[in-house]
Amino acid sequence: MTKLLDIYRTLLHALGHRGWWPGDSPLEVMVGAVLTQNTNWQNVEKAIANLKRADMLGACKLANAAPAELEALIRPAGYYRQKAARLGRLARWLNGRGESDEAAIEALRTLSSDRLRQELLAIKGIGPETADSILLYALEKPVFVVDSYTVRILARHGLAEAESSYDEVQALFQDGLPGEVELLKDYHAQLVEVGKRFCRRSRPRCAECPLLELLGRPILEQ
DNA sequence: TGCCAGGCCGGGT
DNA sequence: ACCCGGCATGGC
Repeated sequence: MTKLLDIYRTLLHALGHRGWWPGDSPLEVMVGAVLTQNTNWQNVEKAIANLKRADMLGACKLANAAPAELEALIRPAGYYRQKAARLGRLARWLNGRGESDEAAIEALRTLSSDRLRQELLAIKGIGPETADSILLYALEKPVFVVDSYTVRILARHGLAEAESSYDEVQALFQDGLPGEVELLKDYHAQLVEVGKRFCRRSRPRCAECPLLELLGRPILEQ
């Protein structure tokens, strides 16, 4: 079968390393993973900047924050009421696992991917993509992160059904790639970049897509 | 101006 | 088991 690695090599050559995930700490990555749900990263950056300025980017602070205060800080990221509650639940899950946030993260890293994923998915407001983003980018676990761009890119090239489930697409990549964290991190980042630049829902600029030569002209109308 | 963004949940069939 | 509306801000 093709070519998951060929696709990656093509993207890497065309776009260079993406350097994902942006963020100064694993906790910031986790927070960003929630804030970016169906939301432009640019808006997320504003919210994270607000949290930093207010010195609220800590598990204990987030866990005990007054909802209205948290909501005001993350407002630019949209869905701010839901996301404030989600951050609170995530922070409470993290809290008490170590003497510091760093220690808590280290404690989590010793647990298995399966167990962590199960626990994350049990938190209301954390679904498969958010959980896997946390596993891969905050906890360095070798899982593949699927997002809407991933499915759209595959579907437009006939490599998956547009209706494929998250788990199906994830299995496709995890079965076809070596489980190297750095590869999995950059691969997802590459797909997001391609999605943003060349595979939008409408008016795709697919003529400039670096995958055109390898995969052929995309099937639009989906 | 409208469409879209690095989803997820809950209620209704 | 699906399908769908709701959630919200800011940029192009």
